[in-house]
Amino acid sequence: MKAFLAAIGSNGQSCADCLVRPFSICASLDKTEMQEFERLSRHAHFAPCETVFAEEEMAISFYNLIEGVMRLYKLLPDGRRQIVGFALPGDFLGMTASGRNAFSADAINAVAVCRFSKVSFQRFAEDKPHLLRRINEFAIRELSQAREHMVLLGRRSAEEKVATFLVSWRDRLARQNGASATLPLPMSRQDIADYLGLTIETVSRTFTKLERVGVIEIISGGVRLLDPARAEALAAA
Amino acid sequence: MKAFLAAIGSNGQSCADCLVRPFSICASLDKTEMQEFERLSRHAHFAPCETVFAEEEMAISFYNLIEGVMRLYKLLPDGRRQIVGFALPGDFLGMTASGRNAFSADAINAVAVCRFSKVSFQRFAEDKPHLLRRINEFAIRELSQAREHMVLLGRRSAEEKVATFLVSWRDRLARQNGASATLPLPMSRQDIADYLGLTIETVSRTFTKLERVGVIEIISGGVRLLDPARAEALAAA
DNA sequence: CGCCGCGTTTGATCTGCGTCAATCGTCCTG
DNA sequence: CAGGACGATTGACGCAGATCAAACGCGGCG
Repeated sequence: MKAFLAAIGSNGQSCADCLVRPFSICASLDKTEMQEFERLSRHAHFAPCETVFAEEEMAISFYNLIEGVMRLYKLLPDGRRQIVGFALPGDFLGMTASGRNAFSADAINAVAVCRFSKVSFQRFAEDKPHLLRRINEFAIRELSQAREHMVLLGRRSAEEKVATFLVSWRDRLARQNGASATLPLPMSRQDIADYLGLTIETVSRTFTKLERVGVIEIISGGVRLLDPARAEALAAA
Repeated sequence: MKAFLAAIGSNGQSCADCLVRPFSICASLDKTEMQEFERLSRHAHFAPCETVFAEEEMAISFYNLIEGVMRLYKLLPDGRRQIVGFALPGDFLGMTASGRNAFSADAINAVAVCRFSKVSFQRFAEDKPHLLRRINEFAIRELSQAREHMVLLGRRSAEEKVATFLVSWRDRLARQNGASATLPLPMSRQDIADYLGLTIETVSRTFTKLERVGVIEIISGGVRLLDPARAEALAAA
């Protein structure tokens, strides 16, 4: 299962053999642009639970996630946490309106990123409308996900939340690895709870319930989707 | 109060005397671009509760809201509604990742918009990186609002939700009209409930409670913020 | 191998908010 | 001015999910 997730992404030294390129903003660059772009980037690695950047700190870099999974979250002053998304290989991080990060990001498992200084990135992107448009597309896609998630947080029951999470997580993984009934869940139950606006106990109980009715099987490090149709039905209604 | 809200925006015929221009994407255009741009746009008006566009229908236009307030929402198949935002004059609508609208939008009060066909808009924007960047900024600002709202929906109590809503609604209006303790609330209690992930009864009770403790006074068509500091405290914690 | 630590599961109980229902207030209209 | 329509408020009650607490299971390590 670990090997399965690790297979997404690339440890290749150069952009030329980067496995996530077709999913990343880099797909909009031609060969010579790519070579120039490559010189602006530095690879960085993060161990599980290490923080890549924190909310409110000055955002001086952009990141392309190339390997691993990250949690993106905001904290309330009293410690309540809302995870606003999980980042997968190909995702582009670091866009802000204010110059400061709008959320914190840390590694869930071993993570590798391409990091770019914002100033050099912006100089590079300045006269490349195709790159700007691609970045814009990414922002709009994230917006649409964010709004979908608002519906989930505001209007769905615990069971619907969990089912929706499993189905859309499967779909996201499928886009990179192809479909599979076996879903790795590298994040903890607490992470899932904070993503869905629930408590860890409710998430755990709901998993158990879904298992009891034969929709999923809980396995080490993830779940197996035994009855995807049922899961989708629970997610939709 | 109605006159107050109506004062935002402009019925001017031409972009030259458009009051919302500094708040809109148009602020990035110079005079000659503005003139060319003007020829692409058509004004349109909508009565209260009229639908401007609906989720899932093909999105063939962009809109600049120039007057009035709109509710932006998504529906679940069974009719549950989540309002994902309220649009104010200056807001730019119609960006989609898929070609179909990600949400529905209708007028809350009398609304005026500038409408652009996407094809002509895109042709116009093609070689104008400053406009693309401005649009990108708008998308990123909305993303940041969306994430803030996720925290509210997932992790805040009813009282915190209502207080946060009042404070941030005040701040948004203040950006255009200057600060005021008197808050027009053109949307219904049901709209507020669907925005905050609550029921209409809970919203009503919470308003009453906030009035009883002297934080607000409920007036026709809105509220008066008697104790902004208390309200902010309730919103933050 | 046995002990420990930590994430997860399960159980018992509580409560904030939803649900259902009645009443109120304001505006509109005949 | 009476009657009705509609949105907002208030009250009584129930429940989904939170809280509190205990037990489980598995991997790491002495």
